[in-house]
Amino acid sequence: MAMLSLDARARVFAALSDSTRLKLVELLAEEDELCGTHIANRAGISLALLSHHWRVLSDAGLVVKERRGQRQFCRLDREALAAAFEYVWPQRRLRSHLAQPSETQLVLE
Amino acid sequence: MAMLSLDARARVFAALSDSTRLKLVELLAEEDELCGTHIANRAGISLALLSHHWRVLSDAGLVVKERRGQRQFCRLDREALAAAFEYVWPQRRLRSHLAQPSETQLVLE
DNA sequence: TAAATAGTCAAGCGTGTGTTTAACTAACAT
DNA sequence: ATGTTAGTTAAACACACGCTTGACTATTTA
Repeated sequence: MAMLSLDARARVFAALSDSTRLKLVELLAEEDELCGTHIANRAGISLALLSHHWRVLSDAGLVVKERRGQRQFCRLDREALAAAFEYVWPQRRLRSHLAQPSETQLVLE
Repeated sequence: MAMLSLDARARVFAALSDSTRLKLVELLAEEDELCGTHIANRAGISLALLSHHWRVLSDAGLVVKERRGQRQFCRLDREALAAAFEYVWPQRRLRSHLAQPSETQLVLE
């Protein structure tokens, strides 16, 4: 798991703090990969606004973009999410010693 | 698990988006319960500033405060955190069907 | 009652952010 | 070359935010 500074963790949450961006992230969380125009249509926003928010998400390390032809495809970086969540969700660490060595298991509630 | 609107989820992440508040939350995540003066000392901020941030965290539903004598004790609401994380961390749902019925298990990576 | 501890509240300052509009670039098709 | 699709960028505006200061309230102690 990547180690993030306090500011970097705050930047991840800041990227999720706007309802428009949060919608984008939740779309990506469901769809695994989407191109820009497709995302903008589903979120109901202009391409200009998408581009702006894409940059914020990208600067936070939450998404990666890849150009293929004239389209750009975007996917969520779930590792970056997990790295930020780690610090504020300590159940994970508290109970992780119960897990088997081959894979990390979490027990929630 | 409580159901949160998109705006309510964004408000939770907005509460975590400032490095000062994130520090407060991370202190509470480790210590389980702390009084205001104690938190302010550990975070290195004034009581006035703590009070301001406390309100933001409280409005987001992330913390609960309880007055005991002249002190006010604060604890993190881990359910509220989990409710917001749920939507952007779909591995949880995707793989939860692998878990045994008695407890929910998460497999990460 | 007076004083100390524990916190709240409102005003003010500077800075940052979300959104729109309009002009610009990149890749492909005809 | 021309046009079309796909996205970027900069300017401008309104609003929100983090922080400080200073005055205020509430609870306990002397």
